[in-house]
Amino acid sequence: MPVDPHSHVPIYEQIIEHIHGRIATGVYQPDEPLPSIRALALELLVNPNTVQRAYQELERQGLVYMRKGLGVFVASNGRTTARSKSEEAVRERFSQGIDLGRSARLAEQTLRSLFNRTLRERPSPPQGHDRSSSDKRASS
Amino acid sequence: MPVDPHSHVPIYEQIIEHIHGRIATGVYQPDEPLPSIRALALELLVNPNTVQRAYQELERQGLVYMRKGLGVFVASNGRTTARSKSEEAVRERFSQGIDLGRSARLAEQTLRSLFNRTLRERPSPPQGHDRSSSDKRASS
DNA sequence: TATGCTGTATTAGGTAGCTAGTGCAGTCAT
DNA sequence: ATGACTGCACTAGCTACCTAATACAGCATA
Repeated sequence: MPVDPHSHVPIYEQIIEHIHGRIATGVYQPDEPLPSIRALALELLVNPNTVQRAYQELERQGLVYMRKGLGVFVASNGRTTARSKSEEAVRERFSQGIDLGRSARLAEQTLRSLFNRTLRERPSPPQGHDRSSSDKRASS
Repeated sequence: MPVDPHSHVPIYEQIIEHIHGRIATGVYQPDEPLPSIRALALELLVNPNTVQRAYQELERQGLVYMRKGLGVFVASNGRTTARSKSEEAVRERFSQGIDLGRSARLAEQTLRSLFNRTLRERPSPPQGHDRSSSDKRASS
């Protein structure tokens, strides 16, 4: 898992995003154990508390659950809620963009055009199928 | 001009957004003087440096120009560049949203649908015509 | 029951960013 | 030239936030 300690976005948020994506796309399956706090901390060369903070936020969002002495696991409906959270986040960005456009009195047409152009410039990559094409465990 | 000192978004950014909007929508006309740093600072009950920081950023963006001893004025092509900056900002948000959707493997169709729904929920308000319908000077 | 794993809690250090205080410098009118 | 306005520059304090250090508590297995 790639983490940039010099990024302006905090490490714990980078971890959240990464795990969130893995759950949303089915790389991590329900009730499957995630890397332990210490293990991941060791891999990323950060303090365990930083990893814990990420996991706690993911637990608060209902994507994982933590059991003392046992580990961290993907919630049974983790994938569903992860996708739902993603949609929510997407809509939030779209809303911000639209509001910005509104306050500059950009026409409806202009907004649609800007969106379509942006969408066109960011083609979706060729899709593998779930985790079968990915690594089997927390490797990278 | 409304400014919330308790907001998580910095005061100087709130000022930037506000002025930016006024220029983009033509409320402030080219070469028209903006409120002086001290005057605006007095009105908003903040330190002059905070206002200055906002104005400096606006100058860097090419929306205004500052003349020592004279004041701050709207750049001649201010409205154009303001609208262009707005479009850029809008596209930035759209990009973020799209990227988020991509990383969750949301379908193209889903993205479009989310956008359209969001657009529908945020109707553009009935439009007045430029500044004639607004206040004539920096009043609020 | 002892060892080694797991998550949890509390505290403290460090840093980046925002805001404020104060003084300098240019322009114009009287 | 003096006063009153303008923008500019430097410094310092403060606050919020992230990260780290360290110690505590539960679970499983030999």
